[in-house]
This record gives sequence, structure tokens and C-alpha cells, in this order.
Amino acid sequence: MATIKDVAKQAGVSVATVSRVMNSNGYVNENTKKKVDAAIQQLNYKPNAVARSLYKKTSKTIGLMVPDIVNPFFPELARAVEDTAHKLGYNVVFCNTDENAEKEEDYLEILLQKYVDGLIVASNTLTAEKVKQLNIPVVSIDRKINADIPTVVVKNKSGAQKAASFLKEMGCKRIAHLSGPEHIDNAMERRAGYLEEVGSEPWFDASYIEDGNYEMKTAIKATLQLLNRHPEIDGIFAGNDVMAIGAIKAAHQFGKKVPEELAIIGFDGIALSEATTPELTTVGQPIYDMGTIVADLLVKLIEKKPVENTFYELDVELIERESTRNV
Amino acid sequence: MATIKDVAKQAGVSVATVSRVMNSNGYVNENTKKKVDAAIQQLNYKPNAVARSLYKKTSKTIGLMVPDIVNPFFPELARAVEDTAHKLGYNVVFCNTDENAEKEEDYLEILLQKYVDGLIVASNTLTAEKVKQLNIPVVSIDRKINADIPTVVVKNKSGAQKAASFLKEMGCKRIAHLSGPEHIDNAMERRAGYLEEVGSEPWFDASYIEDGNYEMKTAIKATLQLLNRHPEIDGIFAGNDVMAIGAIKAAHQFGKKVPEELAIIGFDGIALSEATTPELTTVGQPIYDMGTIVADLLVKLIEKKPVENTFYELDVELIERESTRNV
DNA sequence: TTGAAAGCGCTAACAC
DNA sequence: GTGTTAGCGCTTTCAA
Repeated sequence: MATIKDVAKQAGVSVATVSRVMNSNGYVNENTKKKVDAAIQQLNYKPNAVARSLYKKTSKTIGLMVPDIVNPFFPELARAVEDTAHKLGYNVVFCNTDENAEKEEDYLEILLQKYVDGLIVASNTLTAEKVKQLNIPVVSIDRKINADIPTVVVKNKSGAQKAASFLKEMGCKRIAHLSGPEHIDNAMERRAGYLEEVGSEPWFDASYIEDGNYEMKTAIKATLQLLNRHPEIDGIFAGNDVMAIGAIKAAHQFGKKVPEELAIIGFDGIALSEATTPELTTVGQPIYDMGTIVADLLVKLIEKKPVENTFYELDVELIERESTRNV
Repeated sequence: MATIKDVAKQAGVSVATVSRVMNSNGYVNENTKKKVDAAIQQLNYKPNAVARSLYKKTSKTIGLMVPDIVNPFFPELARAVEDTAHKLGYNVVFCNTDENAEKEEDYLEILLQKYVDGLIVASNTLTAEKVKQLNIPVVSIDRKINADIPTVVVKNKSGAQKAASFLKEMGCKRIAHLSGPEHIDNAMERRAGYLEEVGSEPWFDASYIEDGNYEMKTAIKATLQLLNRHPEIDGIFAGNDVMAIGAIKAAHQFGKKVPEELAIIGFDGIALSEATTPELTTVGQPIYDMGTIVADLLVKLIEKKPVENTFYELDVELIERESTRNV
């Protein structure tokens, strides 16, 4: 690999000059510029990003920490983040934390040591204090950490409420909720939206809620419990699509027809929600947009450009498909 | 951020000594080691990975290039790669190429400039020649590039043959194939396996094969074409699970019952294949193992440790579920 | 307009 | 055992 020295020698100039033409800063004569460019061409020279980082203390890379890469929501998000980051000249280091605080710490350290310029995190273990210590721009996606930290989320509560209310419209009389984990704020917001809509119904009590841990397997078990406990349930609002898919499977096992006997609605709008039979009605998040927005926002923060807004709470949209019916 | 100099000053030693205790190489007195450790603690010193990289020309990071992060196969693989890489002290930079040669080039360059120590690629545009030029260990996953390049794949052809043969056992008389793109070797291997099994049947001709581009949307269209062209089709072997899911949807639209009137079998064994209704019968790849094996292999190559084997062709397993029936 | 040289934070000879 | 020092490849004063 050719270095800047080689180029300098080849072009018969100093390394400083080479640096100047590469970064197009400082004065440099048209003619010597040409010589340098030619040398760069000939040697197929690429500047060494590590050396550059060492001096400039930046790396043109950002970190993206997600809790569960196997939940399709996150790859879809990651894809958007990666797309726009790449357009803006950054690349992204991917970290899968498994909701594991230790792994998260590990990664944070590694990323800092590598001079990542900024971080996009979906975490519920990360504290505002720790974020401050990082000393680089951080933006939170999908979850709120703290009002001081730029954040991109969706209207979880009202979206959930819409979902429950839609189930009512569809004629459901007993609506259960498959909830996400209690330590995840968006799960609790979605639960709150559900409660807002059905919490004061005469039939309601807490036994209509089960934690499905945002996973398919757990959701299947939880749904079965719900159905055993309350065979009269005719509608389920699942806190995410993966759980809703689990609920469809569980209903199948239990012998309830979806949507005829049991309507199911999810949350997220992952591509997969279209793939089930019946197709899943869901509260769609603008996943790709979210990724674009966070990446854009983070890069602006990194480059100290003005940002209009550091808190985005995007709208969700009810996507009616086959898993809910009109009775 | 504290540097090695700060630590040296704090401990009253030279930077060389600090470096020695950090890397535990060279002699260092028990006592001064203690002093240094104490200083490190006090200053909460973390060595600067960039500076280290610059000198050592390695970065303890590997690149992972995948063609489509939204196909669940790749996140599942990525997860495994990331898990074992992390265990072995490496982190992984994720690159989504969209099967786009230009993007791939871009990434390759960036990764090299950052001194990534090795690369795991799933690509069909990358040539053996280009790989050589990279001058770092590269291992190919899911696709074969060249016999010289260490590779981890599965038995695509025999797996596909098993799938077609299984469909026959289940009583299918007219078996179509939803194929992956022609430029992807594993897709062609799977097609070859299918042909091996049904190619010489009296009813067979090329119109029983459609390209579904390894995507759900395209697969739906392709399936509909297949079904319109040959209403007698009673079995479909899809080259991957995502297309099989599309086929199920298409059958649904077409009014064919799965599996009663149309049996469908996929390939991959992604988590999602269990989530459909009916659950998908599929040829399962050991995805997690594949990720573990490539990551392990690559790290061994990087660290110049002996490797037993540079070509893994793993077994696949037919997972019988609901989308195929016994007539 | 250009070059010399210092320095980013670390490692590894080479001295002592 | 430990310190001094010369780089790794680049950027950026400061002089010329």
C-alpha cells in the first residue's frame, strides 16, 4: 500500500503538498496539483484512514447498538441507518447487545477507543449519565433515555390506543394485550395506550394482560395462557408484530379462527407482517424514515451543523389487513 | 481521555513500561506493575485503539458483507458471526451491499483503509482476483467464489434434491421450482438439485421453473404465473424460505389450499419459517453454526493459527412441518 | 505557493 | 528491569 510519502516522492513534492491537494485546503499551484493527482493515480494511492483518525480524533464511523438483531424491526432500521450514513460518508459499526448491560458496556468502550464519531442506540439500560461521559453525540432510537438526549420515537401510546379502539370498532368485546417487557419504555407506553382504551371497561382486569417479551416463542405461550384463562377473548392487541405472529400461531393451536373468532392486531409494520396468513393488521411505524432521520440527525450533531429539532415523535398508521374483521 | 503519557507520569515510570504492563510482554517488576495498574485505575485509562492500529496495522475488527440485510437469513447469520467474533476479541463492521458491485467496492476500500483484519463476504460480484489484491484473509459464506478462498456453504444441490424428492413422497405429481437469481451460485445449485430429481420426468419442461429473485414480492408474482400456466401444479420447491412464504401467500390468493392442493417446501430454515400458517416445511441450514464456523475460521486465518479445513460444506436437514402433506 | 517539522497515542528496538 | 527514541501515516502550524 502506497503512503503519502510515496506519492510525494513520485510527484517530486513534499508530503504537506500532497496532503493539501487531497484535502483541497491551503494554496497549491494548478500545476503541482496536477502532478500530485497523477502520482496518486499511478500509485493507486488511498489515504490511510487510521492515521487520519489518530490525528483528527474522528473516524467517519458511527456505532449502532440494537438489542436484538433477529427481530426484523432492527434490520429494517439498520438498513435505513446504513443507507443514509453511507450517503453522508460515514460507515456504521453494528453492535447487538442482547439487552445485556455488560455487552453494552463492552461495546461502548470499544467504540470510544476507536474514535467513533457518534452513536445511535436502542437501549433501556443505558443511563443519561453514562451517555454524558461518552463525550460524543448520541441519539436514541425507538426508546427514550432522557429528555437531554436527542431522540427519535413514534407515538406509542396513541398508536396503541388506536389499535385497541380499532378492535372495538371491529366488534371485539373482550380485548387482551400481549405486552412487551416491563423495563422497556415503549412497551409500557403501548400498554398504557391499551389501558386508556379498555382499562375502565367493566370486564377488564389485569389478567387480560400477559408479557410476551417481544418474542414469538414467549408470545405463543402467553397467548395460550390468555386464551385458557379467558376463552371469551375475541381480540388481542400485541405490542409488536413478532408477538402478533406468535398470537396467530397460538390461536391456530388453540383452535380459534383468526379473524372470525379472534381478531389480532400488531405493532411495528415489519415487512413480515404482510407475509402471514391471514395478513396482519398492525400499527405501522415509518421504520425506514426513522432510520433516515436518526442517521441524519446524528451526522448533523457530529458535524455541528444546526438541527431544527432534537426530538422526533413520529406518527404511526393503522394498516388494516386480514387479521381483524368487521363483525 | 487519559493517554499513556498521563499514566506514565502518574505512575512515575516511562511510557514503555506502561506499554509493557498493558501488553504483558517484556520484563517488569512486580512493584512497578502495581504502580502502573494503580495509575491506570485512577485515571480510568483505556488504550487508544486507533494509535495501536496505526502502529500494528491491525484493528481487531472484521468486516461482514451481506447482500441483503432484510432477508432474515443474514441477520441470523450476522448474529452468530458477531457473537463469536466478540468472544474472540474482534468486532464486526457490517456492510449491506444490496448486491451492488459499486457499493461493494466502496466498502472494500473503506474497510482496507481502516485496517480491518479480515473479511467475511456473501457476494457473487467479488472475484478471486480482487480478493487476492485485498491482502487480508477473506472467507466466503453462503456462496462460492473460488477454490482458493476459504468457504463455508451447505449442500445446496443434495438439499434441493431431497426437497423435490420429499415432495414426490408426499404424493406430488407436478412439482414446480421457484428459483433464486441466475447469477447466484447457490440458487443454481438448488435448481440443479431440483432438476436432478424431476428433470427427466415426462411432464417436465422449463416452464415449471420461475425466477423469484429470492424475494417475497417477486416470488408472489412468479408463483401466480406458475399457477396460471400450470394449474396442475401440486408442489412447489422454493429456493429460499422468503420465496416460500411468498408462494404460500400466492397460493392463498389463487385459491389453492396449502398443503391439501399445493404442497410448498422452502430452503434456509429461518426462524420465520415456523411463523407462517401453515408452518413451512423447509430444508434447514445450520445458520448459527455457519456463522460460528466462518468467524472462527477467519480469526484463525488472521492470527495465523493452524486450520484443519478451509472448505466446509455443511449438511442440511429436512424439517417437516405443515406446508407439505401426505396424500 | 511550498517545505520542514512537530505531533496524534502507541509499540518495539535498542541502550543502559 | 526500565527508559529513550524512532517510527506507524497523516495533518497542520510556521517559515521561507
